[in-house]
Formats: sequence, structure tokens, C-alpha cells
Amino acid sequence: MSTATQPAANPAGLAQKLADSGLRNTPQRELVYDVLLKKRDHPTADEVFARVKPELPGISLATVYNCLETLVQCDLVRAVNFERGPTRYCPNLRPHAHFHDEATGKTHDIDLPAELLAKVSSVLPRGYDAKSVEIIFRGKAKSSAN
Amino acid sequence: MSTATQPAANPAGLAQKLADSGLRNTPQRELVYDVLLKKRDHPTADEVFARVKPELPGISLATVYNCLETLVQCDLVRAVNFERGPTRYCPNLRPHAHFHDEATGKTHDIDLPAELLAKVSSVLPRGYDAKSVEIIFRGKAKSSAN
DNA sequence: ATCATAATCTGGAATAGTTCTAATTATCGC
DNA sequence: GCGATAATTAGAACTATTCCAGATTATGAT
Repeated sequence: MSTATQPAANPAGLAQKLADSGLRNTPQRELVYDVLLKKRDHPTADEVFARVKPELPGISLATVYNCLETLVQCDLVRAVNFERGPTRYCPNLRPHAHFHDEATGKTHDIDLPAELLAKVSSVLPRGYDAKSVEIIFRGKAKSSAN
Repeated sequence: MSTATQPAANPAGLAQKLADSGLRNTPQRELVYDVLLKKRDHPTADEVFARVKPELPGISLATVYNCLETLVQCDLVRAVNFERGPTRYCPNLRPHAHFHDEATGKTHDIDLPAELLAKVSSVLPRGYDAKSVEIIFRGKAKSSAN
């Protein structure tokens, strides 16, 4: 498993990022962020809820949604959507695309060289100012893949 | 406006494509396809419904959903999703990305050179077999854009 | 430490978009 | 024209998410 240093992709970074945005740190936010970091399989809000509940039985689904939204606002987590399925959450902050395996339903991160991202953005005609680019592959991941 | 020849992007192509898939041609399907071709602004199912109703007042929203789904199956139309918003429909069959203007809510097609698509797909590690790639830009389109 | 203030959390109701269901109607091949 | 099959319809049901109002909790000033 890759353990490369990632900017703020750790529980310690959370308090800082929250403070930066004038938000409070809470056990709920910490826990939600922890489960995202611990199992990076692009869980849905429901799945996060299920993982968080044993640790904090009183937590509500609404709070999980709130926390996830907060983490997205703080740029600690990316929200990802496939078709009309439930939103999935991803703590990988490096530029990456998503590969959606139609056979297993699993989602894999595909790292993107900055060079490629630049090339992709360069197809935009003048006047188009893109704040973000999202690339989604759909297909089958043969064997091996984690 | 571009009137370049597009494979089957015309009402006549519909009957053929439907037949190919063993499906029947119906007034509802023709009309839904027509309104998509006539105003290519990536309408939602509701918007298609509204445009179709004056011509065929008895049509139901469920049928519009059915027809759109059928057209997608026949590869005459692409379904596009932005975040959790309603699905939008696009009769542009050329390879293209979508630019979602956050200010106006409008969607613009961005043609993609085959060369770029190939380059994008080439970032996939061995074992990943992508059936489709989707590229979505988000940002602001200054002035000019149609 | 105490209090006031504001942020956050909670459970349940509400909502939006879409899909499902059962009954009716249209279409195709003979 | 007749029967088999496909498509349409209206409305109910469903899913993921947001909204709401009230309870709880953290924070900063005293």
C-alpha cells in the first residue's frame, strides 16, 4: 500500500484545516475523517455512517452528511458521483481520475500526471475558465487490481 | 451553427437504430428524439417532457424517461450527470467533454481530438480496460459562449 | 469556573428525481 | 383482422439527500 506523504491527508491536518475555515473541531468530524482515511474504498454516506456508528453510537445520518460536506468544503475530501448513484467520498488529494468498474461496482483511483491535466485543459476554447476537471473511466478492471 | 455530418444524428437514423436493436418505432420516441435534436441545450427529463407535451399532450413523464433510456441504449443520445443534479441528455455523438458553467448552469460541449482521448486513456495501468471516458470541466464561461 | 453566544448535532419530516407496477393500448407478423 | 408482444400510462413507491426545530456542546469574555 502506498504511504507517500500527502498534504494534510491525516487526522492532524483536520484541526488545522477546520480552524483555517473558522469551523470547530468535533468528535464527529474527526471520526468521519478517520474512517475515510482508514478504508479508502470510496464509501457512500450510508457506508460511512455504518462504519462510524460503532465508535459513536449516538451519531445521526444527518450529521454524517454534514461532516462529509464540511470535509469537502475544507478540501480534505473529494465528492465523486457516478451516474445517479449515491455520492462517494475520497480522501485522496492528489490529482487523479476515477475508474469505475462496472462488474464489481468498485472505484479505483488513477493518478494523473500534471502534464496530462494541462494538456486536457488546453482543449478549452478561449473564454472558458475551468476551476476543476474531472475524468471518469468506466469499464472492467481485470484481475490483479486491489 | 455546425452542420457537419454526424452519424445517425437525425430523425431518419432513429428508425434504423431502433430496428437494429429489435425495438419498435413510436411517435413518442420520434418526438423525444426530435426535441433533443432541435434544441441541443442538454435538457433534463422534465424539460424534454415540457417540450414534448404540446405536440403530444397525452404523453406521460414515465414515457419520456423510457424513451430517453431507449435512445441512450441505441447510442443515439448520451446521458450526462453533474453532481447529483438531474440527468441531462445530449444528442451529440462526436467525442466531446462537457463544460458546466457554474454561474449560468449551462452546459457546453467541448470537442475532443481523438489524439487527446488516446493520451488520456493511456494513463490507465495494465489490466484496466475502459469502455468509456468522460471528462467534465467546471467553471465559468466568459461572455461570448453561445 | 461561569455565562452568554454561536456553532453543531439530532431525529424526523420533507423533497427531488427517478423507477416500478399493473392495467391499457398500439404494433407487427401471419 | 387476430393473437402475441412491446410500449405507454398514471400513480405509487423508492432512494439519496436536505431541511427543520429543538437540544446539546464548545468557545471566549468575564
